[in-house]
Amino acid sequence: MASEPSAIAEQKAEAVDAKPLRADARRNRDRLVEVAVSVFAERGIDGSLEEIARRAGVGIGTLYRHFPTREHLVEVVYRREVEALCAAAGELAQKHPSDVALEQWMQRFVDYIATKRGLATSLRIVLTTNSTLFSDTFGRVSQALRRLVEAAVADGTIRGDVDASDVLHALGGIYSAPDTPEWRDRSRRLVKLLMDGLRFGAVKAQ
Amino acid sequence: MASEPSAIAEQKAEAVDAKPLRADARRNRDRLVEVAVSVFAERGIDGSLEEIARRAGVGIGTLYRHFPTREHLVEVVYRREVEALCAAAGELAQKHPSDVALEQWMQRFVDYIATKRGLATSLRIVLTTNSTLFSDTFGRVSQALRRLVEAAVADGTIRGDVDASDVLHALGGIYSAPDTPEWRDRSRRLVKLLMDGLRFGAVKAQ
DNA sequence: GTAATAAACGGAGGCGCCTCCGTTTTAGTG
DNA sequence: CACTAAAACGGAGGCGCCTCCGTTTATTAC
Repeated sequence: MASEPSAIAEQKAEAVDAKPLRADARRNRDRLVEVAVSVFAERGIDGSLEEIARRAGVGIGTLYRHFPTREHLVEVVYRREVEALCAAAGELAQKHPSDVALEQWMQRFVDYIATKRGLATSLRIVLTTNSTLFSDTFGRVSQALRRLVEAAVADGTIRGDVDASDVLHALGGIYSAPDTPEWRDRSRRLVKLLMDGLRFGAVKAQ
Repeated sequence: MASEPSAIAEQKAEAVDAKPLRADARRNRDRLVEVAVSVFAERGIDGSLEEIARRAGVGIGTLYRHFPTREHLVEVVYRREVEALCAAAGELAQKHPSDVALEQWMQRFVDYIATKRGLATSLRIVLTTNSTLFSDTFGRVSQALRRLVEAAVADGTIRGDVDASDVLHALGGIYSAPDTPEWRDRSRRLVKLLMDGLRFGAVKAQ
């Protein structure tokens, strides 16, 4: 899901600081990341690296050459997913009216966080160890949100007296809420509620 | 080092919530903790559990029965060390004039932090995962410090217009300072400086 | 095409983690 | 003491981590 836009971004990012990989190396690397996404999704962030190598059809040595530590691999996977989430903002904005785009993106945000819930502890380690990663992520996500909010404000589908950071604040509650079984449903409701509030008093009558 | 006072405290703490261990079990458990202290000190918090078991002269199974996860063992070791640090406050207070006791305790605090420096990341994980541990520690350490400060203020060996939380604040800088090679020396100097400031303007002339 | 060489591959091997379960020890009871 | 049940022991075994190095492959030069 959603691999093309991030692939482009990755290419760009790598071109900056590294020599081009040999064809086979590039192929294997991509393969590994792809497989890692599913393995981490299935088994959590502690999923076996040997399984990842096996499923990708490469030796464990190859995995370690590309990603010297588990954290390296986790970081790449994580960045790729954040990238996909942000890219989705652009796509949604093209296909839907701007208020709908905003709402759908927030629901997607909830889904995204949901998959990260179980991994909370391990992810927190990676995120605190690597503070660049944290701030990059935060920056990208809030930029994506800002565009959606501003577009919706601009064409009057949501009220004008809020800005992106208000909305981010509201979403922040979702992130820090306790990890209960009902979390996901509650969060979905919360997003709807938030949207109702945002639509209420919009310039354009619905 | 400094095992008796904490042993007493441990006994008390355990009596509260657990049945007494069989003699051999108690012996092995104590042994394991003792060895774990040195192994963690030598090899860091990632030191091999099998080595700990080996050095303690027990099977790996025994270690795991007593401490189901590495974190359990780390927690016990950590609590014991904090306990020792706090107990030292009482001992120093008996053997030295109260300002000297305070100074020496702070130097010891620096030594203690120094051994934790390398373990920062792993320890942070344990401390954020287990917030009770964090607040317990904080509480105990600040209580120990409070007693020393209050005694020194009371008998006029340090000035009267400061309290324990001021001093703790000053020490806080030590804790959060970056982990450079000169860290330890700088911290020692900082403690001396702090003491000079505290002695300056004390009621009793030195 | 072929040769040369730098790059990449992959898996064996050594070590640590953790579980499981047959064996041993302890603490009660008569 | 002797016996017994409960508790504790310990290490074999299965799995994952990671390194190291002999083998294979892509690329470059001719």
